[in-house]
Amino acid sequence: MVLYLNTPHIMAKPKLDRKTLLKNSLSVFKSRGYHGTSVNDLAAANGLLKGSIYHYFDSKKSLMLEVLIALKEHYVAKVFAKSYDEQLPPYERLRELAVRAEEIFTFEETGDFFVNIGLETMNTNPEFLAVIKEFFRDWIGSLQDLYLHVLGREEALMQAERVVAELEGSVIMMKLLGDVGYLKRTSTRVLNEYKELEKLKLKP
Amino acid sequence: MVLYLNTPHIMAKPKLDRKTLLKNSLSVFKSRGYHGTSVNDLAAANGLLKGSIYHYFDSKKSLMLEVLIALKEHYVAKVFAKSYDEQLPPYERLRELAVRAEEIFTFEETGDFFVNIGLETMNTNPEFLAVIKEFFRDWIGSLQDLYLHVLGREEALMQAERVVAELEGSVIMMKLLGDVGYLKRTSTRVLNEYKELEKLKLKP
DNA sequence: TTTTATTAAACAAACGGTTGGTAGGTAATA
DNA sequence: TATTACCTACCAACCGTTTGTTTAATAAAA
Repeated sequence: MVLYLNTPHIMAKPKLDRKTLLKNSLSVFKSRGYHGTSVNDLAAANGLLKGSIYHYFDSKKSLMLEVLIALKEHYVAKVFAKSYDEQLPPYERLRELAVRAEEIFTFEETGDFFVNIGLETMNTNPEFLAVIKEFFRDWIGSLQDLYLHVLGREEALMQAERVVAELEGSVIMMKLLGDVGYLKRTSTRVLNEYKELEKLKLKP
Repeated sequence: MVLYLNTPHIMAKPKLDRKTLLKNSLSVFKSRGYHGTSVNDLAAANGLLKGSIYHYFDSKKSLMLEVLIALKEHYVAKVFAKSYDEQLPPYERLRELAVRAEEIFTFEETGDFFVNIGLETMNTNPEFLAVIKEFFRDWIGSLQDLYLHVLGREEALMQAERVVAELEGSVIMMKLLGDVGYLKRTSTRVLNEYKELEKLKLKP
């Protein structure tokens, strides 16, 4: 026999939709990392008790995997897609991408999530790395597409890789040193360099 | 009766000196992160049992702190010091710094340790952040000193910050994507840019 | 009635940390 | 030289807690 004393909210509440479940879990993983987050933390962030998490997910591991996949897909659809928007000239697409990147990194604090989790778990949970790699490959790919307007294939790839590395480096320094200037400077520099490449292309 | 207060010369010979103790612990923290490492792991890496660790350190936390401090001091003394070596011309100092950085990042895999641990623990263990910040401030400071030969004070600082951010970004991308090209390209670019700045300084 | 959502409770394993005790050494003294 | 006092290094065993996970019960919704 089980007694439910002092438990007024035992009734089955309307189902929590997966999206908010993942969103709440993401914010915990963001601030505590993977190993630093307990299933208890995840449940609490969703107003549940530990056991209830297993109604929705097989394991902590699979929950994290789903968070990573959802987040990556969100970026592909909502951010990286801008690169292929034929309505805008290439430079404007890059500018919009840069604006979104700044928002993401400074407010959502989510841009370094992939780096963070990747570094923390690459030796202990290599299954996360595949999604993380896809995220960066997609990001680099979308940038390469923009640089193809002003550079050859190989150079465009290298430039795209360089920009992603610089942005990530800036964000990390920004977070660790508490200096907000890094990212702004990097993104304006990237934009200026693109303008220069456009000029060079017109008058070689 | 004889008192043995500060008389380290009569100590029984330790099987493990603190240096190797810290070194072995570092390699565990490097591959498993902070939260992912247990005191058991640390003991095992030193051929000890868990309890024995507490003969040397107060806690897992203080062990990590000592690892961070020792590593930072090693860099200050053995790497960053190159910046101030008046025997060499500035460009050569930067080149030596770059060579060392490449070794550190690719072989010792230790250059991203500060980033790694910083990101993982900044919300849960803010006491580590102070040492990590010092590491980067020292690194940036040593680079700024080199850039002061070709740039003004403010610009030299910004350039130094940028180079560190770029290197860290490159290393992280290198690790996550398994591409070894990133770092090499970044360091040669940094060196070339320095050469350009030197030319600009001579003929303005 | 069946299904779904949630819970409390229990689980073994692992966690960080503590303790008592032993082995083996040094150094002063007898 | 032998004895004694004292020290370090280390381990085994244990502490209380927390981990991720499972299960049986329960209540609301369909």
